[in-house]
Amino acid sequence: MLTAKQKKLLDFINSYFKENSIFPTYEEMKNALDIKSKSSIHKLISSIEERGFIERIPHKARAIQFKVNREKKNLTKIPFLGKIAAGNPIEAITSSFEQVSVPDYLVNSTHEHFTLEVVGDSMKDEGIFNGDVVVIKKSNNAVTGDIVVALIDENEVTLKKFRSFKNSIALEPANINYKIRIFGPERVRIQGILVGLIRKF
Amino acid sequence: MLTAKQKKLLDFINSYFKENSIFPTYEEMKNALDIKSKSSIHKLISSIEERGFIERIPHKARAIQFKVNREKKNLTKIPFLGKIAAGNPIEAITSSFEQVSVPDYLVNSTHEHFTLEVVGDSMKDEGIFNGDVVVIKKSNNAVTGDIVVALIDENEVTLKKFRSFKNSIALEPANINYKIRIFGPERVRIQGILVGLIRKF
DNA sequence: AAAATAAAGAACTTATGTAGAACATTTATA
DNA sequence: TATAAATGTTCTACATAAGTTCTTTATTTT
Repeated sequence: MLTAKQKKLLDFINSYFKENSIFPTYEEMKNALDIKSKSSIHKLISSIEERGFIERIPHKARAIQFKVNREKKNLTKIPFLGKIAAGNPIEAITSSFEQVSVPDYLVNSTHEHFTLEVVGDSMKDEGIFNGDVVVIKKSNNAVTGDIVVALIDENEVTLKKFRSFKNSIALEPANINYKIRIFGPERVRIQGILVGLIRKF
Repeated sequence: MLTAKQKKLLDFINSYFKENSIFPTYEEMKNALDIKSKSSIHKLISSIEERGFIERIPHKARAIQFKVNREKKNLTKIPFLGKIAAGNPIEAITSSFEQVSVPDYLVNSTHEHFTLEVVGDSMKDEGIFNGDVVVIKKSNNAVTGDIVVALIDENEVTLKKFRSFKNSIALEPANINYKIRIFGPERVRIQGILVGLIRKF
């Protein structure tokens, strides 16, 4: 995205700002990069601005600013639907007013998503721990290997690894202390597929 | 965004306000910055206002106000510093322009943060897997039990559980297949503490 | 070697900071 | 309420700092 020189200058601006809490003048940048002319800096700055990394107020001194919102938002708010615990039916997966921000690279604009807080350690060998927030993509079907939110007998919701057989569905925990459970297909309704996880330490 | 003088004045206003809970008069600012004329202060104040850092009520005494950015973002961008793998020194923890969005509830506005991609499974029993992105709060010290980014002998960076003894530091993996390593305090430099984790499935 | 690009240098324009005095407005108080 | 004191504003003037533009010179690329 940037040339070597541009990158070098941007790095300098960054470290200068970190140190001084103000932005450098062209003269200072010129000296820092060992360039002989302010006009060269001017050109570099212009191209960095053109590429959207900084903004300037023309003609003003030290009036550079890092650009924050480059096009994308990088953030999505999706509903938080509560806790998911083996044995507890979840409140119907519908609308909720509690929203959670998740980085947009965890979700997919073509699907609906929601989040749940994990209760219990039945998936710990997959690195899914009690208290983690999982990001779920809404879906009614899954393929073997997916980790899914499944509704069993219309009243129990659980997060498990999905395995599909001819006439049955297996929901596998990732913890030696829990048993694999096998159901007839009519007893299991897939609610969504795990696509992300957020943990706060 | 501000010039040196403007910054100096703004800093003074800030500290004055912290101490006195009211804003200074032009006369006080003039003396504080060792300037001879109120009109100079007036100009400085005007430019600071122009750049959006403060607001004034014209003609009123001490009627300065800090302008707040009221827009809540729920999201923070922090630098992504690359991969962290046992045995590989990380590129110096400095400026980087690769940024990652993380939900703001994972970070703390009073500290600097960065992210790393985890390589390897040495922390798998803590639910930290290969490929996970960890959010690290910059810090030079840790307490026993923290999961830290540690720099060993100035060249190897690793993510491990920190344990401090009288004359040594233990870095504990969370995986039976890896050994606890013990170092003299001078060999280990803490770079940050794990505060969050993001995983994409 | 020609063309394209980057850098340098000089000249120029605008911004910033300073000062002092006069003036206007607000606030305190006699 | 009238007046004084405090505070903020405007003006002029000047010096310096900073940013911009243009032309020339070097360097790199084709």
